[in-house]
Amino acid sequence: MLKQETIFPTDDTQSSVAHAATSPTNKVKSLASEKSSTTLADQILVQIQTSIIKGELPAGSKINEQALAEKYGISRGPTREALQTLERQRLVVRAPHVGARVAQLTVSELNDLYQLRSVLEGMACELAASRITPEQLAKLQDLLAVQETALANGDTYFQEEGDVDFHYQIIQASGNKHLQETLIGGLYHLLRMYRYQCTNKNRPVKAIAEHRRIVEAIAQRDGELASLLMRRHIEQGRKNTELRLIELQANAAAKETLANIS
Amino acid sequence: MLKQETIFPTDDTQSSVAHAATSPTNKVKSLASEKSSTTLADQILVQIQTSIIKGELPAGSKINEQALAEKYGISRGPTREALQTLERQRLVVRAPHVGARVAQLTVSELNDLYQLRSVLEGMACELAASRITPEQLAKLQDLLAVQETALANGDTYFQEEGDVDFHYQIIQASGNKHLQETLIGGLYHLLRMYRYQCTNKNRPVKAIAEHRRIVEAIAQRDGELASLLMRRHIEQGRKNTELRLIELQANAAAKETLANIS
DNA sequence: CAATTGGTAATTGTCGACAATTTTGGTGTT
DNA sequence: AACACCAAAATTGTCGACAATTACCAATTG
Repeated sequence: MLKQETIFPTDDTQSSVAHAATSPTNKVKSLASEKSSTTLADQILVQIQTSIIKGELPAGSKINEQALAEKYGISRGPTREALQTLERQRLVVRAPHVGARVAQLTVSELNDLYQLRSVLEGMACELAASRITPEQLAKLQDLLAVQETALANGDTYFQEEGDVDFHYQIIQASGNKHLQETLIGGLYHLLRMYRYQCTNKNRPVKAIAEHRRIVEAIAQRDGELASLLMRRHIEQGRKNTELRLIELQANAAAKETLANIS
Repeated sequence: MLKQETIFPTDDTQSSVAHAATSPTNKVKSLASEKSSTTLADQILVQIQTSIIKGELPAGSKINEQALAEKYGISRGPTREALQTLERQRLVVRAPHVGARVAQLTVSELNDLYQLRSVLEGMACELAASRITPEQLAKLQDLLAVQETALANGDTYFQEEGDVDFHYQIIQASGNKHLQETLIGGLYHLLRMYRYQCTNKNRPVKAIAEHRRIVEAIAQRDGELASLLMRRHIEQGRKNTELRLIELQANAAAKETLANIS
């Protein structure tokens, strides 16, 4: 049976990411938009997404259409469509007559991805600094405040989603539709996958301080500074993720050779 | 000058220079594979692509799945998949339970698109300047030479495809997989649509001179300069296309009101 | 023993039919 | 004439079955 399991309590990002922005103006979507039954493909898309991001479907593993369809109690049609959407989101790689695999996490791809992201979010900051509306800015500052108090209380639960939201809102504030689509529809899911599986728990402390400086720069309409700070911020994240990924893969390799010996 | 022998495909770094002779059906291929399309969806994808780019399917018009399927003598399954791929390429916009429309060309979207493209291709230039291989550089210079002689002979026929190839090769030389996928798999088709329908015939003369300077900068490993020149080059193209688009839409609006009167 | 070959099983691609939803067109009311 | 409402038609979403292609594995051969 198909159940609507909400992993995160208030997940605006998930739903808004799934079908991008039909809103005429670039206004951030309100929470709790319960357009529950749109299409089967969209529904299971979100579930497969989280399965991949969390590693329940391991990176590099093969995906069987029939098995997936049966798991969610639907037919292969919607499943195939979801897989194609996942391909657009870089979470899945498909080959004709061969099938789909979960994207493989490699160091070189990680660097490519972050390099691209850095440039794009730098651009987003520059645009946001000149175009952000008072409402958007207020919302951004609100989010920052919430995160800071949460951090002060030692509550790290919302950190991951919170960070996504932060970047998400700035991207929205950029007002460039194609930039938004490229980042949110294309790159962001893979990014979340890397970060989920290579997360570093004590990074948020510094990250939020960096967030604050970025917001301040945007509030002062200093796009150049905001862009610089953002690129630096992302570079920090890259380094962090890269280290964790390397050690992750070292572990996997060790386990591999161990298995070969026995 | 370093001359390179063959224009024909020797490795998988694309090669659609020479055979753009007669009005071709398959032009831009998917990124990594160059083998014949083994799936129906892939085959009609290319055909629908060119139909859209050429305006045979008018911008903004509704697309009927059944009609499309019948037109190509296949069923709706592969048709739907092709449409989804076209959505990824920004040539089509789909809404659940409503259907697909050909992307609408608007001035603001054009500017968004070119702004994004400018940043991305600037990045490609910077990377290419430091990573391009001697073979790739030779190939690029060859292409430039071919275009220059063609231009000298007053042969403007290859210009459009030639320009695409030029940018394509630089993007390839960047070596960043995600950048390549974003530009070629995501943005470039829509770009071609704009340019096809808003083309300006005497632009190529200057464009090729700009190409030359960009190649020289890359050859000298001056990424910063190459990036600057590329961004300027693209800005020129944007202005040009914007003007043509505005006048195109003015015509359309005039025709509209005329129809309303009668 | 490695590599190849052949056949079989598993998986993906395609189709036609049916169900769910939206769009259309007409009817009546204000 | 404008608006709301309802039934019919058209269109999209979903399903199960079949065809085409690839993956697997055993037997064979050098």
